[in-house]
Amino acid sequence: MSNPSNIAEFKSDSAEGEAGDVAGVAGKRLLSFFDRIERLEEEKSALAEDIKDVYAEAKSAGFEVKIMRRVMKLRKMEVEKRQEEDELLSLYMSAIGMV
Amino acid sequence: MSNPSNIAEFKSDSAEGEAGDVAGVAGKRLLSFFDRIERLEEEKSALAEDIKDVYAEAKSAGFEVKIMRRVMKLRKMEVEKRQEEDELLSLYMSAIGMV
Amino acid sequence: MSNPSNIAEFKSDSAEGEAGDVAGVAGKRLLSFFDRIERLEEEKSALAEDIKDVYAEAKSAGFEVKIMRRVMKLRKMEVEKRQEEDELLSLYMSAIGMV
Amino acid sequence: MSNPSNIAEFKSDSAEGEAGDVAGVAGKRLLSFFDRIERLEEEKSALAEDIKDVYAEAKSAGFEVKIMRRVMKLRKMEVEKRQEEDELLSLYMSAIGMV
DNA sequence: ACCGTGGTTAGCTTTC
DNA sequence: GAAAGCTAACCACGGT
Repeated sequence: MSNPSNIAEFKSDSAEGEAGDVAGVAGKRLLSFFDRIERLEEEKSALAEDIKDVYAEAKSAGFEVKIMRRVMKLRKMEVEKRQEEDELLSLYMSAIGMV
Repeated sequence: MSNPSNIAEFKSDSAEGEAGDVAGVAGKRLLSFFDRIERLEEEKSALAEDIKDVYAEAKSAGFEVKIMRRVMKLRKMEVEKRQEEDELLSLYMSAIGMV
Repeated sequence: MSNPSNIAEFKSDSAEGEAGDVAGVAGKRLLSFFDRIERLEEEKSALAEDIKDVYAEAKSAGFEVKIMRRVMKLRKMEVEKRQEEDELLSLYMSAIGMV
Repeated sequence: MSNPSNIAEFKSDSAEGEAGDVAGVAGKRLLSFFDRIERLEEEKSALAEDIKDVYAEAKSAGFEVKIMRRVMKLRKMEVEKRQEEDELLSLYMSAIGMV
């Protein structure tokens, strides 16, 4: 079985290849989803690699990766906290009719 | 820089802004790393969102997300297995001197 | 026990030793868990040692540990891939009502 | 290729199956190592499972797994610390001739 | 003796 | 709210 994912076999056992074949059409649709997802995940992995590279570069510049990760975590928490606060503020504003 | 940690520079708040200011320069460098990482992580998160969206779209097209995730996982495992096989082969080759 | 944490019991140092003492009973139960875990982890560490020993023995018999580890990894990946395939098949079967 | 690990093929391209065949003997030895390691790793995994089960049991008894893990870590550190101290003591003893 | 790599474990997110 | 899958931190091993 040369197809890397053996998926196609499960979709239809008859009438493959016809235009308008329900299973075939669904299969194409499904494959398209798979390809889109795979593509996106590859990009995501590539970004993860890039991030690792930046940390590596920082490390070779003499910084401590472990601590840098902590800092990034804090930064993120602060951003989220800020967002929370903004949402809370909006809530108050609308509560008192300040649109 | 022989000191394993560049933390010390952050304790110095004097003499900032001068050209050649060691702490300031290191700090700028570090900030630049942080910004790059933050940017990359934002893109990564965006991609994760995109992936979720595709699954949602597939779901509303009548496909089962649970199965789709399994398929994607299997696809990934197949790719990794192949890579591992290639690496092992390379390792053998170099081990027996076939460069 | 509705309190999400059983920590509170340990702050109580009064009335210990009585039959039916809530804190004491929970404490005994907890200690029993700890002991069981500790025992299991010791056995696990012993096995890790054994594995190291086998690699060492293989090395002194002239085999390359690095390659051997790769082989073991590949073996493991193959087993996992097969399991994943089986699970995916089961999922398909139940999805199309073939129980 | 039906052999799950494709290893055998790399060991000898000739004269397989003879008693005293160097490559074949080495191969058998190697396979024996692999089997021993695999066996040990299975046992190790089984123990890891057991540990997980105990934590699950503790959880359903109302204890917090996260905290329990911390406690186990501390316990382990104490054991190791104690061992360190004992070794240091032995060192002192032998240093002052108290065998 | 240190560094880099790989494996293990814990925490987090997301799903059901 | 529990369970699972994913991600990131930690740790230990092997190589240099």
